Amino acid sequence: MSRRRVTLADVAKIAGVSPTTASLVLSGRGRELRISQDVEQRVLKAAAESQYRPNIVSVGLRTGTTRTIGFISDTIATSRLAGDMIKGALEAARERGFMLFIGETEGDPELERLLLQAMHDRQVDGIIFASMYTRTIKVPKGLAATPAVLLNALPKQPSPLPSVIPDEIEAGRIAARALLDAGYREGIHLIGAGPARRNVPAGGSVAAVERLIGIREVLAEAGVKPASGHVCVDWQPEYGLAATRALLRNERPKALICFNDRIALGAYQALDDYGLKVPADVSVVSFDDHPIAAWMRPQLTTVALPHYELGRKAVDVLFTEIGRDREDDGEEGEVHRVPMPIRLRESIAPPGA
Amino acid sequence: MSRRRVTLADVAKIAGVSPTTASLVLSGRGRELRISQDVEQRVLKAAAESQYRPNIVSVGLRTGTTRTIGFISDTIATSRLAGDMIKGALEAARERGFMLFIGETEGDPELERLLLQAMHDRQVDGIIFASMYTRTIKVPKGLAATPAVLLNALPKQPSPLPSVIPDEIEAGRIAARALLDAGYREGIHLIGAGPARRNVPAGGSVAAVERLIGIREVLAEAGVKPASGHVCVDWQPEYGLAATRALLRNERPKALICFNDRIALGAYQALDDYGLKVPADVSVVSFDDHPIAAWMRPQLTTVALPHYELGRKAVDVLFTEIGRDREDDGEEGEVHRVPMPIRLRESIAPPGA
DNA sequence: CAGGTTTGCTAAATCGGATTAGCAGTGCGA
DNA sequence: TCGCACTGCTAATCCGATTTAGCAAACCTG
Repeated sequence: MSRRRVTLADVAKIAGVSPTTASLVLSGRGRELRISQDVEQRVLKAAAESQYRPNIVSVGLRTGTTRTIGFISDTIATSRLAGDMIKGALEAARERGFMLFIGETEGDPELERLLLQAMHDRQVDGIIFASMYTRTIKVPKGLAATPAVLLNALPKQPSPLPSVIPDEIEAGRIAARALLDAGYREGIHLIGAGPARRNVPAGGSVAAVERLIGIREVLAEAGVKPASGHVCVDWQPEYGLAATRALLRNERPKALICFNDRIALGAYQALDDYGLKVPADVSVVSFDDHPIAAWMRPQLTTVALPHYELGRKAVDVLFTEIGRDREDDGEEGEVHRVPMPIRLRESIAPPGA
Repeated sequence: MSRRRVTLADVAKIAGVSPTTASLVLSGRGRELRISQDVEQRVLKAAAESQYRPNIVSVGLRTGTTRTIGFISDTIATSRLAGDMIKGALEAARERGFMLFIGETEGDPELERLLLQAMHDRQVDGIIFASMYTRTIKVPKGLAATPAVLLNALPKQPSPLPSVIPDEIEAGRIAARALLDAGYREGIHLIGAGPARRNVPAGGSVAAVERLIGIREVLAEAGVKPASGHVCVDWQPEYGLAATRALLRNERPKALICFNDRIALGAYQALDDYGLKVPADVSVVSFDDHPIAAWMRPQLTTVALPHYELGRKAVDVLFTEIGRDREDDGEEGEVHRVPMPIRLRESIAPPGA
């Protein structure tokens, strides 16, 4: 049934030429090295008819390039979002004929080391080092041995590695603008972080800090102050529920900016408990575009994390790194920000609508 | 900065022996081939001190084994669940020193062919061919060229490939038993499929068919008939909502068996519309253990898809395939069923509680 | 003490390509 | 007719390991 793979030597034999010639023709260097049309055609024909495919392992040994990149992340299973990031990377890689190794560290530095080693042992051409939520990370030693890109992460210490992250500041601006555009000038409350810059949950989440900056900037420009802000220690529904309930005990908000969709889910529940309708009584805008955002009723308007695009972009940046001469010191440690698009759905309405 | 990798030749030189000897010692065949203790120690020391690591690409060329397996699926991004499957496979593979290539076909046969090719070009030791929801698939030609396993999928035509799937029939039994155990004997309605065996959505979903079989079996044993069944064309919240509303127009159900959690989400909304409380007025049990199941209020009792375990099991089975001699014709096309555990939460209460 | 065995190690081939150096054969000018 | 350039192809080496075949020295054994 199964037979040996066709090798270059087989093709050469069929075409009646040396393996050298066959290699030359198939690598497209035939013209340059003066192989005759006749021979070229014979080789091409032999290769096609025998369904020859070069053994990438062999090529890898000789040339040191395996057409493979490593994708290391802290967790892939935590959120569905991660999948889109991998998917974007996967497709961008495939378009260039590259495959992806994936690995998960669970945040364990030892595992991190092992995985990097395993990938280097397999001679990957480059590595994408990803975090599943945007944050600052300690760049592991040995990551710089091959071209590498930080995805959804920024280096804690200055580093020559480029990074690709969502443009969270602009996302904050967009969310705030959505409420301003709807006509809100007061009664805007923040659930998840704020109201002041320093009011962010611990843990180095970039999202909290940057979303808040963008929100505050746009509101300030319009002469608006957030009516209140509520830090959620963990951005889960139950914390959003608790924070919103606390708020509702004292106030009747006009609009909520929830720092992510899970918080918004909790906020919806709290508003429902108090008999308040979204968006008639309270408008809500959020971040992430988690799948539940489209399932919630009314559907949630949210500024989307562009996971798919992040994955693609990381591959693009990695390829420019691979293409770059070692030691050519172009722009180092460049940060690429990927725009976050707003998904306009049903949770914002003009005040008093 | 970066230096060449340490090779076996380097180690041999440091230890003052031939590469052959070094290879023998490091592959553990030193004893067998009568290498002296002294030389063995010298080689081991040299390897350790120089931090030698074998180049897997080279080994791959020589031995044809790359310590790598390919994981091909139709989609990875569709559901968070997929992540757990990959995670399980990843961990099981890592435990054996294997890495995973991943690829996505989007259900496109041409892409499927290309990916398979790309993996063979890279000399993978085996392939896991996965579907993101359990169904029957056409086994692609060329999959059998290396050891392979079907994950979450059954072959449409008889095939020698083993498969690993969740035990959906038993899951159906478990769900039905949960309601019987709570004391229900009537007013049990099915949302998503049923009531008769043939009432399943089109598309070859194994889940619908098998869950229904298990449910009907257990109910029948207890002398209970489902009060009604409602096929949902697509198992999304809006269909669950519509089906449950339709049901509520005519009846007051005691308990619902929803065929998955997204349908249950819709059912919750419909019950809420009619002012019915879960579980006081209506108990609900469901399948999948999608993340939203724990976020819904009250939290949903559901029979979990064991994605993580499925991934692990697939790797286990793949390794026995790899270990098997070609043509030893053991049990062929064996189907491995992974148990689905029930997550008891808040959506079931005794009748009239 | 010749002949056989055992011990302990190494030379060389191999995997499947890429690449460098170079070798015949032809044509052309002087 | 010799020398040189050019054309068109190939031999040989290399990448980094594994593996087979075998060699030299020491050790019996009768």
